Amino acid sequence: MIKTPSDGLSASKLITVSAMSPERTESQPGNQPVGQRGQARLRVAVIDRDPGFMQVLSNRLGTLGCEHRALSSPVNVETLVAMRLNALVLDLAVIGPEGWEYLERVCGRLPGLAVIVCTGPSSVAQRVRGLRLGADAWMTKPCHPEELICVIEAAVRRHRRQELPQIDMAASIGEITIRPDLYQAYVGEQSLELTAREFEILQLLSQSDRVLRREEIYERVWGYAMAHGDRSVDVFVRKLRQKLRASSPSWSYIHTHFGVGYRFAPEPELSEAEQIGSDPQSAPELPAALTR
Amino acid sequence: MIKTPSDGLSASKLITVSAMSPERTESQPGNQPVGQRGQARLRVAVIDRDPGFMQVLSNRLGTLGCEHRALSSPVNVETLVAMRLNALVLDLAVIGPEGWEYLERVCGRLPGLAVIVCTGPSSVAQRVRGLRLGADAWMTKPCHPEELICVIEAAVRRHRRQELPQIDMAASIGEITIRPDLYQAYVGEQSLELTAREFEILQLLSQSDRVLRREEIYERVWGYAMAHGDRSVDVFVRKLRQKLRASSPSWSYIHTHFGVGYRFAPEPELSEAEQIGSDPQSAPELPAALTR
DNA sequence: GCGTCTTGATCACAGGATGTTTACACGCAA
DNA sequence: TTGCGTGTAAACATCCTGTGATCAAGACGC
Repeated sequence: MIKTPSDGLSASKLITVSAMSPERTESQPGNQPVGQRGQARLRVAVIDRDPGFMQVLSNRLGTLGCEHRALSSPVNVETLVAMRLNALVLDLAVIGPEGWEYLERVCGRLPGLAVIVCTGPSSVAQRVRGLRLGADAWMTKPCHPEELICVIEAAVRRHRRQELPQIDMAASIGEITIRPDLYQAYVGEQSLELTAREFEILQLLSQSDRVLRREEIYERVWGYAMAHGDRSVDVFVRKLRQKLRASSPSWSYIHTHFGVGYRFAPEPELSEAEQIGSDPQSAPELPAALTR
Repeated sequence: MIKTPSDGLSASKLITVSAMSPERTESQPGNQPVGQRGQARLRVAVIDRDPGFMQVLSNRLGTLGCEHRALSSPVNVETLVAMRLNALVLDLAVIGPEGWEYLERVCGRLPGLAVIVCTGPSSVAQRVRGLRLGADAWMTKPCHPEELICVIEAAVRRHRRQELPQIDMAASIGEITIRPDLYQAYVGEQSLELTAREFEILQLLSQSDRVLRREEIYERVWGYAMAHGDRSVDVFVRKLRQKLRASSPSWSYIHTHFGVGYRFAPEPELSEAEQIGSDPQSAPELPAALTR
């Protein structure tokens, strides 16, 4: 996939220093399980070349129950995307002259990734630059591994807040019922037959009572930044509407806000017949009036 | 180890801090168009006692368009809540022995608040403790103000998204209600049916208590400088007035300042009948008198 | 291994909504 | 009064979205 030969940064160069994952948790009380909150375990990658440092760090990360990966050279950004990381620790010195550009690309492509630059002595201007490019924190080596871990945790803590609180409870909205446990939505007993991605988008929309911009939807569902001009979200919204209409014809759920994005709100659809017969409360209940 | 950062970090590539500053306020990528994306101005509080430091920091924050507040002693946590802050910079030394407890209370009560501890020399254990208690970053004084600013920005950058409800609060002004979450304004429950751009302009105007020059409006909404002679702002103001008048006829909201720009201020409109019947104090409301 | 089916990504097109530009009328200040 | 800045309206250009179709990649059963 995706690897650009020109980079010379193929995945085959990845070196897994330690894969001591399964141990994890429940050792000492002082050990705060990082990947708690029922979330999946933290996935951390470290790009560095200092063997001693890596060793210590790996041990600590392993103890904390993080899945971690040590890389001795920068990897293709798309490879990073595929790794589905939560955090990245980066020594700019390893990357060389393109370090800044690399940092910018990574942060731009993965806005949800916690990026910690951990590098040797630097100037204020350098640190400022790194942070402006999107890094979440800057640690100066040599540093205590424990402190670095805490910085990682703090950065991830921030990022995680914006993730959806994983609610496994079924929710009924309008005529449909969303079943996160089954990754499916229903109207009564009838399944909407949503694909995985369709369901994720529906779930995201249904949990937000505001307009979501396409970029926001894309980023939260796909996990990385939306390319300019990408129409995927539109296409999925169309499919969703199609299936929703098929199963629940008298309701409309996903509303377009021109120039902004989409908003989820179940509203009874007024067919012509109903309109004629219905009460004259034609400036209806709040949510409907908010459609625009 | 700790190898000197290679060429990637060479001084030639660095943007000097001082050179950065002026650009930031003028235009260019660093400048977030305020009206767009529902971003409101940053609200920052600083608890510290170093007058010089505070002075410099205040200047920078002001230049960046942050609302900021300097506090020389710790304030009640609930007071902090009421301040609706985005970020808090804290010198633990100011608080004294119960600094840790204070930090914990603040972070616990305001998980969406970016907390930066900026204090004198400390041990690893102290920094670890601070970060574990919920701080987002730890800066050691003395530090460069610009770096601190960047750290604040980095911390807020992430927190911000989910904290939208606080920042994007609906606001009622005159008869209209502005709903950033829906990208729309209402009179009662009736939508004004603003387009995205119209809404952004209205929002920008409504957030400013002063006269805004056309160039200013254009730059903050469109995100780049206005071409000489461009009438777009005028046209949009007209459309806004039209829609405002249609939904809220007895108020006037957007006032022209000849030769300057526009100012937003809801004022009850005097119909002819009222004018005739009213007392001759016909240059009544102060704000109207300020029109020029 | 092979073909088939499902899923998701991408494209092109059309229609409509929106934003920009232009022209002219009006009003304010010198 | 003149000159310039502003209000108004409409024509025009552009962008945005809905839609259907196509294509590539993987899953699955044989």
